[in-house]
Amino acid sequence: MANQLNRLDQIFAALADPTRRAIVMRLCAGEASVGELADPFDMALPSFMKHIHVLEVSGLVESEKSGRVRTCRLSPDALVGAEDWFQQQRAIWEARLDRFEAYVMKLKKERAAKRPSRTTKKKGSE
Amino acid sequence: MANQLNRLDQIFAALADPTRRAIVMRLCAGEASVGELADPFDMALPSFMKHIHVLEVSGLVESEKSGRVRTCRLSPDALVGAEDWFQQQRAIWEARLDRFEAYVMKLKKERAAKRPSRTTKKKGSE
DNA sequence: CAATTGGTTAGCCATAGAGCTAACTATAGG
DNA sequence: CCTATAGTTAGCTCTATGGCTAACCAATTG
Repeated sequence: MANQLNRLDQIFAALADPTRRAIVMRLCAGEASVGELADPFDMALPSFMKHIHVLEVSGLVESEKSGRVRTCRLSPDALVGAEDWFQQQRAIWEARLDRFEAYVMKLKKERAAKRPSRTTKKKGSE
Repeated sequence: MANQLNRLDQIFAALADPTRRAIVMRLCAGEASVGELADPFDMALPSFMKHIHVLEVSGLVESEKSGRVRTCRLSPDALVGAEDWFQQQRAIWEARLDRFEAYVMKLKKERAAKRPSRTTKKKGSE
């Protein structure tokens, strides 16, 4: 219950760990078995498997077992989902910058029009 | 010592929490005081301040205090840095897809050239 | 079939994370 | 000067996370 966190939570949490980021980077270059993935890391296998599991739960990675080897691959949808979040924020941010710039422009024009000889009206916000 | 984690670790960890993501989203729309930021959240102030602190340490947010009010603003560099990570991964991923596509093309051509009348050689990897 | 290889399960431990209350500091306003 | 406002510090809980070992399948391979 109440444990159904947002998918973004899990994606970002997954990517917050350098080991897991390295795994994702590795998988960007193509699928690999658990053993191959684990090899570069100085870590006991069960610990490593936990990372794989976190990545799977987050939706970043999927895997399937054939014989006794489990092959992992990247599931790019989740990555793209997270990337989208950034782009949305950037869009909002840039819109704000535009508005701000427009505001500054307006101020400049007003300043050019009225000579600053009398008490200027107090500015509202921002 | 050894506690000098990668900046990406901290950025992703910061963004893994819905409260903090909401703060970042709010700040995309313009700077705000701690009180204003905290208002929508049903959380004690000290708890909330911890989130602000995490965001500051990650470099996503910066703040300054004037009088008794602390004003927070987004520091977009960190956001962009994280976004870059995604774009790099996507670039690698897409390069791989291209290579894979090229490989498939090559296979097709070879298949078209040699007639499959005799035992086809076993494929190596990928 | 026996031994190896490749993963998996179970369970332990230490630390970090997210929340709380209570008490404190420091400005702003009356 | 007194009080209310806006943060801040200190210190406590509880859970989640990241690591380990030991023991355990289940496919290969000799």
